[in-house]
Amino acid sequence: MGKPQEERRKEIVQATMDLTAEEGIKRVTTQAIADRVGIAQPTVFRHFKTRDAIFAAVIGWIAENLFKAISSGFNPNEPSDEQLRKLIKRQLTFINKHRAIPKVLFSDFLHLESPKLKASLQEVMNRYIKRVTQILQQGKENGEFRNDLDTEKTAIYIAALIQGLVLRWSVYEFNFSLEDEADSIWQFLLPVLKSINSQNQIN
Amino acid sequence: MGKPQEERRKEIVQATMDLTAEEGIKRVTTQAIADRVGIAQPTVFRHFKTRDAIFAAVIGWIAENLFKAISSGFNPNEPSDEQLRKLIKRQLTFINKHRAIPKVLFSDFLHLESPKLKASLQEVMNRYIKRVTQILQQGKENGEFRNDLDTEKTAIYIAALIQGLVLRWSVYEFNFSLEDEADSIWQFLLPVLKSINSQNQIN
DNA sequence: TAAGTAAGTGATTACTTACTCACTTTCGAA
DNA sequence: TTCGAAAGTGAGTAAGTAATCACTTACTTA
Repeated sequence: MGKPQEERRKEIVQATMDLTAEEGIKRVTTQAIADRVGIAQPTVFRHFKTRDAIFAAVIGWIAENLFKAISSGFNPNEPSDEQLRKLIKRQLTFINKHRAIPKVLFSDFLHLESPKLKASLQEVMNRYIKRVTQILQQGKENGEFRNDLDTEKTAIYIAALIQGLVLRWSVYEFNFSLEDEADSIWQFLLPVLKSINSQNQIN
Repeated sequence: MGKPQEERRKEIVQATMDLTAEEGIKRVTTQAIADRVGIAQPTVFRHFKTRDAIFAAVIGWIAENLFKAISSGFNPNEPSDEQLRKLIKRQLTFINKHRAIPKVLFSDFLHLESPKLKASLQEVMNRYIKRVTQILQQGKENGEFRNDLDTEKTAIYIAALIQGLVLRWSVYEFNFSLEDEADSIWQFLLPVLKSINSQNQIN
């Protein structure tokens, strides 16, 4: 007999991610997955009911490991700005290692194909925003950040900035290191978080 | 006989955009397009050699009209910050009206399927960045913006922020008005562009 | 008004691909 | 050692879909 359920499932998920990174979702057929794992195509369906279920597992994997990555080495006693800087750095480092992420994120597949997947993506985003908002809030209370900071809006824009950069990374064939952008992003964000003069509005 | 070439092509492009907005790219079959236009499926191929060619035309339409939108009412004598503010506002207003844009932008279709389309997307992005960089440069020389502003990086991040927000808009089923975000984005960006104290770096 | 041409079509093809099924192999526990 | 169940498979099905083709219709113009 072959390998036990759990092991095979992981292999299939991993193979799917690898193929997605290389080829883009559309070309990841169940046949291709089977070939990569080294099993027959129908065997894939012993472990996942449908093709969509495989991608649901992929998204699950990404979500789980993304949060693991951005939470690793979290120290609540550190200054908020350091917490946030590290979070961004870790997130970019993680995504930089997994090109499947933008391919999955930017796929028409997710963008209507299956409402369940969409819902779970929304959940991941919500959770991320909440996390960043917390840090911002804490920093605001600390006095580290501007006291007129709109924490949630800011969190949303930080997330958007990163996601947009990931899109760019993908569109430009991964021709720059995401990880290396962390510092410049941080420089970009500093005035948003810390500037003292509450701003020459509109004018 | 039917309608003349040009008119039909426009109808097909329009129908494709409408369907894409409603259904996502994958479900936009040549049959669906034909039905929407009110012609037979093979007739579509009288006007476009392949299905990809239709989407190429869609991207062309988007690019053309996006630049028309962001350039409309451009006045070189206006202050740079006003120019940039209006550009962002107009861009968001335009995208807000065309839900097909995120569906096309965030499609695995583009993300490997056809290198030509990818190249043309890169070109649109380059052109956009160049435009924003110019405005930032001008504002920097004017003394309106920080004199230590990295204009190109900033332009890239502004573009990323907007694209990321468009992704969010799409993932959340268009449940907020993009256009209404323009002002808060501008508030978010102001400290980046104008802050005087050249920043409490890293610390 | 006749001819040439562009637009339009029904029928079909060629192909891809998720998924099923009946059957076999292998493992682990009793 | 036996036996039940889980993992595995070859062969096939069903459904969808881009693209082709031979043919028709109708508009334009000489």
